[in-house]
Amino acid sequence: MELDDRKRKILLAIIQNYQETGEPVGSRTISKMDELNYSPATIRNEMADLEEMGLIVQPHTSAGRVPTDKGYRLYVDNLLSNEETALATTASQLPDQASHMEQILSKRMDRVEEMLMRMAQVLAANTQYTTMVTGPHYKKNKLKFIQLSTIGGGKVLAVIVLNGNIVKNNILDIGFDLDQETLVNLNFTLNNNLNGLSIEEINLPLIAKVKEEAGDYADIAAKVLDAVAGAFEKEDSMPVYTSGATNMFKYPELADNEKISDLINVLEEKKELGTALGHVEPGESQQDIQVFIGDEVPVDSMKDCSVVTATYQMGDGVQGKIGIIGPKRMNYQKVVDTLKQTMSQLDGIFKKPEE
Amino acid sequence: MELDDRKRKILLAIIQNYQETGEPVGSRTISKMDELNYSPATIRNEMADLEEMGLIVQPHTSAGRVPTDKGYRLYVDNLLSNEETALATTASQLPDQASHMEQILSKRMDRVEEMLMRMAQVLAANTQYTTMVTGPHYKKNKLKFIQLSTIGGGKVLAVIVLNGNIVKNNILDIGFDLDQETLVNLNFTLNNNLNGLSIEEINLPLIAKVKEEAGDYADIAAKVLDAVAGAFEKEDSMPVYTSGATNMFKYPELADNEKISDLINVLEEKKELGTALGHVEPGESQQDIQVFIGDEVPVDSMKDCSVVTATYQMGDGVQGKIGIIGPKRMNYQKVVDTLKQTMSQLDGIFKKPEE
DNA sequence: TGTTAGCACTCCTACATCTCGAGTGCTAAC
DNA sequence: GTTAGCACTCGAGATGTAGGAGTGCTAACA
Repeated sequence: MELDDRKRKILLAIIQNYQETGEPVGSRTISKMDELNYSPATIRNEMADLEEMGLIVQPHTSAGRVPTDKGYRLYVDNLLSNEETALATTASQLPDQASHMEQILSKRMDRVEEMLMRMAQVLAANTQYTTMVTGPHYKKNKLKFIQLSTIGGGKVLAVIVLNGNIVKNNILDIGFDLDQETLVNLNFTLNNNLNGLSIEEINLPLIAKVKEEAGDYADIAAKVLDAVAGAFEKEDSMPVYTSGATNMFKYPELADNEKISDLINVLEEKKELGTALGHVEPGESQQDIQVFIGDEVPVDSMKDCSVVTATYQMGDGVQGKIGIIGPKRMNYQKVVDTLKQTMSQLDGIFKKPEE
Repeated sequence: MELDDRKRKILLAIIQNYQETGEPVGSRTISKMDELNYSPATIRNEMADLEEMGLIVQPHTSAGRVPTDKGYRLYVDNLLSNEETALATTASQLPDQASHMEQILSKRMDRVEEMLMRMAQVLAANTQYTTMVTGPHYKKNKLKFIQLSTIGGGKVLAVIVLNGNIVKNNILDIGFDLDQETLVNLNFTLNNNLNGLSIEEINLPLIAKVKEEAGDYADIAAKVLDAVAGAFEKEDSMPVYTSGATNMFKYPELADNEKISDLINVLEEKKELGTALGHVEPGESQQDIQVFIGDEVPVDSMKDCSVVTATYQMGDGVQGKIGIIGPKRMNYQKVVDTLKQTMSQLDGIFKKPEE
């Protein structure tokens, strides 16, 4: 069977109406719309066809119709393919939100984490869905710089800076206070040997060499190297920020106690979220927006949800993901537009002053 | 009316039974217990008295009895006053949990935050309630040490260390790369003037002096001072870690959609939690355990809950709070014991190697 | 005087029954 | 191809009923 123009319009009408009400939509409702001025009977015939095609279903006999995953997929694919319309609506529909986001982002807080957290919050407030933002994540990061300082009490502060100006602190307990000269020497030795290297390049021979050069302070060098390894490792396990978890409660189809408990659990754990949704595909570029509908979502407890993700980039190859999690009947149009807008704003901010 | 021994026993029995079942407990249930081998009628008489005293209520006629806030308060006060019994039961009741916590804590992770997060998780898992841990918090903290390093790209890394080895990083964009000598001079000037001072002590005359000594680099010094102010401020707004939010769903009296949504919202926001529960009273010492029951909880959405908090101390006056949030019928005995245990373990860990 | 058995009473819960309305599919007419 | 009409289905909500748990009260008992 072919999906002619009228059927497509009816499908769209069903999707939009269901989006707003959350109730199955019947033939009468559609027949009352201006663009589809046919009798309910006619609509019913078309709806029977759409059901046969697997695009809509009725939850039970004598109920209205609800879009299936397949129906949403068709709608979303269509949505993503003609961008012009999308962007046109954006400008007129979301001006206040846009400016609000602009404000948040333009502050350019020194701490990226904080900015991402705020971004998650603003997105959640704007869309009324749940949001997830993974921290910036380096593929094959390199050591930029090490700085040791003594801070008294037999302790040394090791500041480790990775490319992209990711800074990690470590306090090492060495049992005695180093004098300035030794400190300078150690700093030199470490930086001279290690700067610019990735974790794989710091191998056993190199470690031996560093230790040898450190002389009496070989064990301190060893501790620093441990800290370096820890810094890389920590950077590998990217943080995940979430916001708007309670927005889930707004959608009755998700607000079932057991379901929502599982959902919030996943949000709280964050790990699974990060690995399942935060993974950036090799070929993926910015502005690439991915939509997962229902069963397509790679997280078990979200099989009743849809997730829209976008990849952001911060120059230097640092990148992360933003995800918006909502009911399957989410406003894909708005979510996609909002994400696109956010991406381009982020882009503007990161690109300009960063390089 | 006087609360004689038998009445006290009956109240205790009601509290314990209600704790386990969550259902109002009737006279027959109590009469079947070994220690209270009276007929249901007798128990009923006593229960009527207890109700008159405001210690228990029946949700509706012909229902069993449920403890009131006042009843719990009596029980809890009694619980906290005779500690010996409490500690005796601890040892026998919670051996596995104790050792698990011991493991977590004894690892002594370098990053305190991470340890606190883990602690929240373990406590939530052990108690089956929701937990909240505020990050360590300084009253009147002092600047210990500043370290500037150039990291290329016209940027400077300013590492600011506060007492208690709290480390804050700031990347300052100064537009050009400093040479080593200037860097050393700047570091000297800053540390020489500022170390050991609290935020209030860094006043305008001092700032002027620092800027003057910095000479051509006065604006860099100004940026560093801003960063220092930021570090103190950030330290003032303590972080809050939560865990086990979904444990709430286990208790039907809380699992109502609207209530639980509000609850989770507060947990997500964290700010209110921190200010309301995380505030440490001046005279408060470690091992001080506070119990808030129902309306006593200073957070609106938790009026159906009870919260037990404990203050931990990390030497040097750094301190924070641990809170356990559960239904009013929570197992106070277990929660208080677990907290006491955790406190003393934390104590052992922080005290020994820290000073 | 304290304890207990007995009994009438209350009220919640669960279950079955019923009605109503929304929506359908089908058929026949336009 | 479209529409009106009609019988049918099903869920949601209202109503009614039975059962059970628990109570308070009274009177009898030790």
